[in-house]
Amino acid sequence: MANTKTSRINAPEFDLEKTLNCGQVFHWERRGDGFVGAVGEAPVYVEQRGKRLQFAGVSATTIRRYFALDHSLGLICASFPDDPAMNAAQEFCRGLRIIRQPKWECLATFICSSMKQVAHIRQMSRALRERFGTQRNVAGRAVYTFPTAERLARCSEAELLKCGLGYRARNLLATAKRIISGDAELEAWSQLDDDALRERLCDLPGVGPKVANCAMLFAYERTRAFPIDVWIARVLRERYFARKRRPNERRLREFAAAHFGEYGGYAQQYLFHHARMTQPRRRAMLSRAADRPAEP
DNA sequence: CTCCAGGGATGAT
DNA sequence: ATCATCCATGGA
Repeated sequence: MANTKTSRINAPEFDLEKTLNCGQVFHWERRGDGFVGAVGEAPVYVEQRGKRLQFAGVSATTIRRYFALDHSLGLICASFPDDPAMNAAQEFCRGLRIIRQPKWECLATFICSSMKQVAHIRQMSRALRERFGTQRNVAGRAVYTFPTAERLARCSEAELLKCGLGYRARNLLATAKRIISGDAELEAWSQLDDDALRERLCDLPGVGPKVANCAMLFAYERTRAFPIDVWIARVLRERYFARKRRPNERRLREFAAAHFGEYGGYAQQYLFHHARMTQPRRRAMLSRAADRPAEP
């Protein structure tokens, strides 16, 4: 009967549901009033009760670290630019924290994220965990850890394809092999500065600027890292550029770095989550294609 | 059915 | 250097 002991800690300025469902981590699942998932190798049940967190499976220290309860959201939000889009997102995302994820599982998950909706990334993550991870139990529920690079490197591409990875299977496998060869030392790279770290990450198969920035933000505590996906690109173009400007990718990157600053990663995640959660429905948006210039 | 998704690698301008 | 195309899969 391991992992049944329940503990409680204070967690002010924290929103567990937004933190777990904002698209930074993909494996936590609702169980009753809380969520079950894994923090590294440990199975965890966690539930928010007002300003307190009730949990089982790991120590309070681990919970505080994983959920970044030491981050000062007051300081972070005070650093945001004062503009309508940012203010709305900040209000909507109150209590959302950028968590500290294990490096390999974060990088591997975002290698799988390319051209995939959040719902499907969750599905791929679950498939990889259930097939190749280790089953553990907490609060009467089975939880699967994310498979190590060693384990995935032993998989065939066909096995990964069965997890629904598509063309991402080859990249994930190749990166896993780079890691077990000792050629890519994810932990040691913590010592590098932002630019050097990004360069190393982008050298891995299936990792470009966007995925590298996600790993940097969600696993390396690089709060300046500003991942630009289709949602954020849309928000930036619609809310920060004049209609006809059509900034290219480089222009967007430069603007984001200059405008959002030290905690740009937090700003980005707030803008991302707010945009996704307030998007009316798919139909309303598609009609926007009507304002395309008319053919002669 | 069609459209698109937390992009990246590759080859053509 | 920038731009276009293809990649595999499934949710909406």
